[in-house]
Amino acid sequence: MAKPSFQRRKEDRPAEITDAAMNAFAEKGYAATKVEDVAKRAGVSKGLLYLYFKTKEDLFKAVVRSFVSPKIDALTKTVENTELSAEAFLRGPFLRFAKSVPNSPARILARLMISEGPKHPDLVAWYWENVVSKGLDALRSVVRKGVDSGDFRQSALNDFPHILAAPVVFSVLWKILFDQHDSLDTDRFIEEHLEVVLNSIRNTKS
Amino acid sequence: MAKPSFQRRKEDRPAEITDAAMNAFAEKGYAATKVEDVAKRAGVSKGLLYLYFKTKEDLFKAVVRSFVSPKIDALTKTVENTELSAEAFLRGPFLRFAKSVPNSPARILARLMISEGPKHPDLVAWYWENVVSKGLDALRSVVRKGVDSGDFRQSALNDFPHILAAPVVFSVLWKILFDQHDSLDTDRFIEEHLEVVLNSIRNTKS
DNA sequence: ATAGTTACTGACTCATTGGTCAGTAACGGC
DNA sequence: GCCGTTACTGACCAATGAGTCAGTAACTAT
Repeated sequence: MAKPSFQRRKEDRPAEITDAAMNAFAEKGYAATKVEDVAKRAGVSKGLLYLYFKTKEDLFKAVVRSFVSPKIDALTKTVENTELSAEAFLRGPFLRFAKSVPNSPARILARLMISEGPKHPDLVAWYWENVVSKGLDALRSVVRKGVDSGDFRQSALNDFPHILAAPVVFSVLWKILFDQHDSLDTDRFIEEHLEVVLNSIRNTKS
Repeated sequence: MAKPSFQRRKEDRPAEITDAAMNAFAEKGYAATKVEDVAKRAGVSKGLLYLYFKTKEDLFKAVVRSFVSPKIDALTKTVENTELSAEAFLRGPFLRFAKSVPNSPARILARLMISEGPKHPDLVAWYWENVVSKGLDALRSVVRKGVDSGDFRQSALNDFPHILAAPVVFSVLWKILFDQHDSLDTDRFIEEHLEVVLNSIRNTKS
């Protein structure tokens, strides 16, 4: 008669737990977060958590993967299917995405990767393969498209598409550390940086 | 007759300990570093360490301050005393400094600040006041000088001198996380980025 | 020498927390 | 309803590591 004190929900647990962990890590960082806190947030006992994740480290990796995976597909699809010119693509979808990063939970992830990454080389390797190198390839192909069409001239962007990502990374770090001291308008910052870059590589002849 | 098993060296201890701590933190990060390890590296007992630093957190703050403080003076002096034009300054002293950061222990410091910063607001505040805001001011004044002399046109750099720092920050993070997967020529990267920026803001008229 | 001062030691305490496991109760099938 | 299965609980264990302190030995002054 008494209402059940818990339900069995095998399917949903992992996601609930990784969500809870994401929030906990966001507030305290990895090391300072207690597994029991994560369990409490997820409305679950510590024991159950350990049924789904072998160790705390395992949980950490699951958090990163579960958060990032969905984004990857979306990203790569947009790049492949676009009909836009290189410049239009950079000003449109790319810029939108870039501006969203510093205000999204992605910045928590960045902090986690930086602080914990060096301790988990396999996680970094996975992240590299599935996120960073793909993103870089996408940027590279956009730049090449611009060059091929004659809109862009040959430039440093060919070797260093990273340049386009630099202000995003910078914004993320700024938000993490210095935002309360000197709030940076990251949207404008990223826009202006793109403007500077385009201004520099745009082909002026013909 | 037996040689002393230790010497009393009140003066040198703090520096020896912060140095040892810097190395230890570099290898393992803050949380994973044991105070006893730091003591061992410094050739000192744990007890002595606690005579000089009240807590582990205290030690951490001392490490950051002792490392950063010397650099600040050097930096600000160079900016104030320079006779160079804005562009020459950026291509010379600034570029040299920017390129040195990703390969220096400063990148360890960056990692520490990012992972531990949010837990130590007073340290971040100090860092902001003594390092970041000063550096930013310096950049701003260089840009203004260029505009005043007619070399640069009015541009985003006026509002966002941060743009000049973005590739440095990016390089530091890259070195920390992805260098083994895809080594980035940070020297060239930072150079090319500066080139792009200059190319975009240089005044072409007259 | 010797006594006094204090820089220094390292064994100890104790709070914290990752991980375990014996037991409990929700659910499905009959 | 009852029984078997298994998702789930939470008290417990063991390790770890920050911080303490009573004692020791290096230096100093006389």
